[in-house]
Amino acid sequence: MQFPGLTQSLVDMLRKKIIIGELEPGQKINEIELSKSLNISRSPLREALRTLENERLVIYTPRKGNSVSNISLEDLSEIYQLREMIECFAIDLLEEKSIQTYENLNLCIDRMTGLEVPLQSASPEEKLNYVETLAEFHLEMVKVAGNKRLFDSYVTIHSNINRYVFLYVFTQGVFEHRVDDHIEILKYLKGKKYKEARKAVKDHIRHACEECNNFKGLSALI
Amino acid sequence: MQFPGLTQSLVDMLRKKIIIGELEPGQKINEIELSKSLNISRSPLREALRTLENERLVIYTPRKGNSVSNISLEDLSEIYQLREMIECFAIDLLEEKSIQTYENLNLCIDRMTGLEVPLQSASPEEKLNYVETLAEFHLEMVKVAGNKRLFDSYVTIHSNINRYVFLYVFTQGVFEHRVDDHIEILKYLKGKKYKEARKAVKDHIRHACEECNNFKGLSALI
DNA sequence: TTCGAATAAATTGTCGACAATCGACATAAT
DNA sequence: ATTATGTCGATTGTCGACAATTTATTCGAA
Repeated sequence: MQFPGLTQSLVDMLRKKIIIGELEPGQKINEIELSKSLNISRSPLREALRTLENERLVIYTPRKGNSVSNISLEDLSEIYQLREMIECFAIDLLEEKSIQTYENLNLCIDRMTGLEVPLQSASPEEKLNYVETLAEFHLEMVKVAGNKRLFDSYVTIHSNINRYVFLYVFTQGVFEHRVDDHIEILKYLKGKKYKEARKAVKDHIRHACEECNNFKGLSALI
Repeated sequence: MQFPGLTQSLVDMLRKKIIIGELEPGQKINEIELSKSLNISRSPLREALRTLENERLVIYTPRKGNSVSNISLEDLSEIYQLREMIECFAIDLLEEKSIQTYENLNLCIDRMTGLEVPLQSASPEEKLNYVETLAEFHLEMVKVAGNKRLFDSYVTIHSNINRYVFLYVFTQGVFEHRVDDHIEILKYLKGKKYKEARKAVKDHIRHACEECNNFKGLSALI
């Protein structure tokens, strides 16, 4: 293993493993064991864990070690609350700035439209790609809003959202696409109908949240 | 140095040094030099830097190293935007939950009331304590709101706010207390006049932001 | 048998050393 | 004079080892 940024690639790798559940919620992370299995030393691993800790994907207790964070309906609810707030505020900023360039959002919708729900037999990478493509539009919208700190906050909860959606989609089996929601939101943004855009975003997110809340299997999975 | 959590205490120590400007904006952080001056090795230092990086107090570039993040009026503006949003949303949550227990907020106001602007000759610790006590009320309000993710986001920008305020207070010389603002906000919260509370918070934050924006000396300090 | 203390094993915390990489300066070719 | 190349010193990246601490196990006494 000798390529630029071992620590950073470890962060990406472990984040993926946590989102797809290869590292399970609550699972203890043994530094020696994990570093040996990856043929690396503990130093870059420990640094990567500090980053994941700040993303709340890993819980660290001094002298006890690291473990994959648990997931709960309460946490999911708080995340969706925050998400709704951030995205609505992003639209406030778009309104202030009267931004016109929504090309990236168009691309996101294009990618989303051509997307098929992966088979149950699909690889974890394909499944993860599916979930990430679904979320891309929202991430991009907050980015275009231009407040870097706001974007930071969104990125922090983004991995967690994907983690829940991944779990939901691939245990429940289905997840309503609602591509039209995004098309509608973008239409409102382009037409400078920001109030309607905010409402559409709220409805969209609340729908997603409700769907996840119906996820009775969750408690059985923790 | 042998006490629980060297890395964590390093984070606290370095955060303070950055806020009070002992580590200056833009300054390069030499790992060897710094670790030697603290009589520790580079491992815990590097882990601490990862955490500070996620707080945006430190900028890290692979193979180039770490440096103290710069400060700018643009960044300050984004931070205050986000702060206003978070605190207003916190009040939304307080309204939903109809929370009654505002004892900690009372204590914050008590501490704030008894506070005197430290002399220019005061120690950095005293000065930092002053700035932190000013901000305590707001931090506590978001905490009481109960959404842990929201609180996370606020904590992340909290250090940065303190950094700017510290710089402002102790280069400009004065900073309007506005203790009454906080008393008013708390009064509205207790009286369940949430709409008025939100307005008071907005006014308070915008006032603080405007004051900082008048900070012509900032550009000379970077 | 069960509880608790002593001991052993496993795990995290810290360290110093070496390897890989970058930047600056000097030197050489155009 | 300017650009390209090579070398050296300094800094970051990674590693393996040891110290400190926690957790598991053993053994003995009630």
